[in-house]
Parts: sequence; C-alpha cells; structure tokens
Amino acid sequence: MGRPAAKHGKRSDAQRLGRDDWLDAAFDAVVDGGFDQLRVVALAQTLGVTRGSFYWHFADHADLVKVLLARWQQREIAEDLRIQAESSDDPQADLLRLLDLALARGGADLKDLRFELALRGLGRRDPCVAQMLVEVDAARMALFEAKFLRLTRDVKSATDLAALFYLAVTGGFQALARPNSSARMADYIRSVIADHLIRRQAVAVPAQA
Amino acid sequence: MGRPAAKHGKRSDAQRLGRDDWLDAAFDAVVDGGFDQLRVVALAQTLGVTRGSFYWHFADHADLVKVLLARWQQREIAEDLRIQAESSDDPQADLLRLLDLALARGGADLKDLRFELALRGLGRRDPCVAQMLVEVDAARMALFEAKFLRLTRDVKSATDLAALFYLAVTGGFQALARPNSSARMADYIRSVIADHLIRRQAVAVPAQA
DNA sequence: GACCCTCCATACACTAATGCATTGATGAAG
DNA sequence: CTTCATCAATGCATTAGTGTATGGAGGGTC
Repeated sequence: MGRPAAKHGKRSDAQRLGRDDWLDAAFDAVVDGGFDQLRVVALAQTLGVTRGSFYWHFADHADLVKVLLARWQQREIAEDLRIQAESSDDPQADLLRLLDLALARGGADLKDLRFELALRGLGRRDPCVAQMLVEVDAARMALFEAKFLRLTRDVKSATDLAALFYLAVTGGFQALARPNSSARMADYIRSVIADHLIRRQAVAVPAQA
Repeated sequence: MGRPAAKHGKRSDAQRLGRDDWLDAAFDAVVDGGFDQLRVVALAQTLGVTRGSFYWHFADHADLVKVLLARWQQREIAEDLRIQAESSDDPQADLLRLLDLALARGGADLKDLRFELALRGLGRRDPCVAQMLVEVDAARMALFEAKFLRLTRDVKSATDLAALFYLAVTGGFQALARPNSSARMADYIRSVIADHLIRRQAVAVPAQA
C-alpha cells in the first residue's frame, strides 16, 4: 500500500516537506471538506508522513488555520493590486475581464472559489474571520465601483451597480461550487451578469465621452 | 448547575421530549455551527437530558440529519405552495413581496437563512443534498420566472432577470448571514435589487397591459 | 393491580483525533 | 569528521464523541 518504506527517518529521496507543503495540503483539504473537516491526521496521510512532522512546522491545529488564513489574505491583496495595475482605458472591457476572473477562480476545479465559500462559512461563526472578509469585500467593491463610475458617470447608480454586481457574483459562487456544476452554467451566469449589469449601462456612454 | 435534579427517571414534570424537540434543537445547532458541528451530546445537554433519549427517537446521527433535511424540504415545498396561492394580479408587487420574504427569512435572527447556507455548505460535499437543493432552486426559479414573464412579456429576458434576481438574493444571503450584519444592510440590498431588477422593468409595461 | 408503551439514565466499549516528548535520520556548514 | 539545524517516526496520554445494551420510572389502559 505504499507505506513509508522503512521504519524511521526514511525520506532521503529529496521529498522532504516544508511549511508550504502542509499549507497546500491544508488548502486542498478545506476545498473539499471545509474548515471543520480539516484534520492533521488526514494531511499527514496525504503527504505520506506521520503527524510528528506537522508539530515541527506548526504549534497546533489552530496555528495551521491562522497561517492558512493569513496566506490567503496576502494573496488576495496581491491579486487585488495586480488587477488594479492592469486597468485599461475601457471600463466595460475591464469589468468583463473582472467577471471572467471571478467566475473562473481556481481554474477548472474551482478550488479558490470553493475555498472562499468555506472561508465564508467559517466567518459566520468567527467574528475575526468575518472582519477579514469584510475588508476583502470592501477592497473588491472599491474596484467595481471605480469601474462602474467610469461607465455611468453617476455615483449613486455606480455604487448600486457595483453592489448588485458583487451580489450576483457571490450568488454565482454558490451555484458554481456545487458538484456537477456544468461549464454551461458558468457561461450562462457570466452572460446574464454581463448583459444586464455591464453592457446595458454602456448605452448611456456610447464609446468614451 | 441545574443537573437533572436526581438520579434516574426524573422528568415527570410534563417536559418529556418528543422527536420534534430534538429536531428543533438540531436546527438551532446547525444555524450556529453548521452541520459539521452537530453533536448529539451537545443537543442532549441543551435539552437537559442524556443521549439515551436520543437513541430512542433516532437510529443514529445520520438518521437525525436525514430526518432534519426531510422536514426542511417539506416545509420548503409548503412555503412554495403558500406563496403561489397568494399571487395577486400585480406581478411587480408580488416580486417585491417575494424579495422581502426571502431577505427576512427566519425573522430578525435570520435562522432560516443561516440554516440554508449551512445546508448549501453540506450540499457541496453530499451529492444527494445537492440534488435536493437543485430541485428547491428550480421551484423557486419557476416562481420568479412566472412573475417576470408577466412584467416583461418576453421569455428570454424574463428568464435572465429571474436568474439574476436569484443570484443576487443568494448573494444577499451571504452578506446578511454574517455576524454584526445590520438591518441597514438588509434594507440596502433590498432596495438595490428592487430598483434595478424589478421596478426598472416596469417601464416596459406601464400598469397592466 | 398487572401490563405495556414511552421516554430517559447509566455504564461500557470503541473510534477518532489531538498534543507532546523523545528519539532518530539527513544533509549542510565548519 | 564533527556539529548543528531541520525534518520525521514512534509512542503515550488525553479528550471528545458515538453507538449499544440494559434497566428502569411514569403514566395510561383494561
């Protein structure tokens, strides 16, 4: 069954594990199982080592979660900055690109998307996590508002559209993250949001006013 | 600490528990904690009895979940029919009422809303639960589509608007179910959806065509 | 008052998972 | 070659939670 091959310290084959290996495994475990199913025994098994290794890298289970969350937030901030830098002079195209990016998070297996939903589940109980999510949401909303503002030239409707846009995307997460969710579904959600919340607003500003 | 007051069969005071008492307690436990935190020991403690009682009413933990899910689905179907019966001749007013109903689920503490989110979390892993949710969603969508169809008179846009409406409402669940979610937030979400997805469509059909 | 049905307590066995201490292997630096 | 930091295995103690068997207590019924 592929057990550790020998008794004691047998891992000379250069697949020694680092902190990130554990974090990656934890990420995957959360993706399909949620934070409540995060078990260090399970991680150790998938990594092919015993728990003894874990407690060298992390203080305890809570520490793992803390670090995992911190890493996610860091990446989220980085992603945010990256997107902000890639802003073009066509807000409509930018919004469509943002929409694609959001609905395809984590590639075909939607890992990032599922992770974020698990995270929001955790945030429903842990006020600290909830606070983090509020900040992330605020940052994203700021992005959307800026884009919509250049489309509509009106603060009120830009704010509203950004909110509605984010609500719909969040709702789309729910729909896409379930098993057997087809790619057709993703395309439909994408087209509906694009048609009714992005392209429709463009009639007010023909090309670039 | 208010222990059972004596040793053995001390519950003559007419607070003998029935199956529904356990289900109600389980519902509350899921509302704040999710399905993964559902523990029969915890339920027994909140009900002031030992687990011995539980295993009289239910075969095991899985049985509890099964029955709880069935009861939820039944109530959901009943609610659906009730709403369908209360249909007026003003689709716009109906939609606004539906919106209010959806965003206020479970009263001020949003119990139903939080339960449904926990359920969707479960559905992400259990294909059987996912299937049930698909059916519930389809039923709700049918309702929305019917209303929007009377507003827009166009099948395509009615379908799209219903989908977008449901996406936004689902997204609203996420935003409202977190701790410290203000009533102002609920009002804002409600107004945004109403303004942009319901009232805006009414210009196409002035009063009743 | 014998009988049964419903609900609950108690006790026990079992599993899963954590946390920690100790020991051991490995490779790099000196 | 020794030393040292890093990573991993093992074993043990502990906790939490489940499931089950058994034996009631209480009340209704004939």
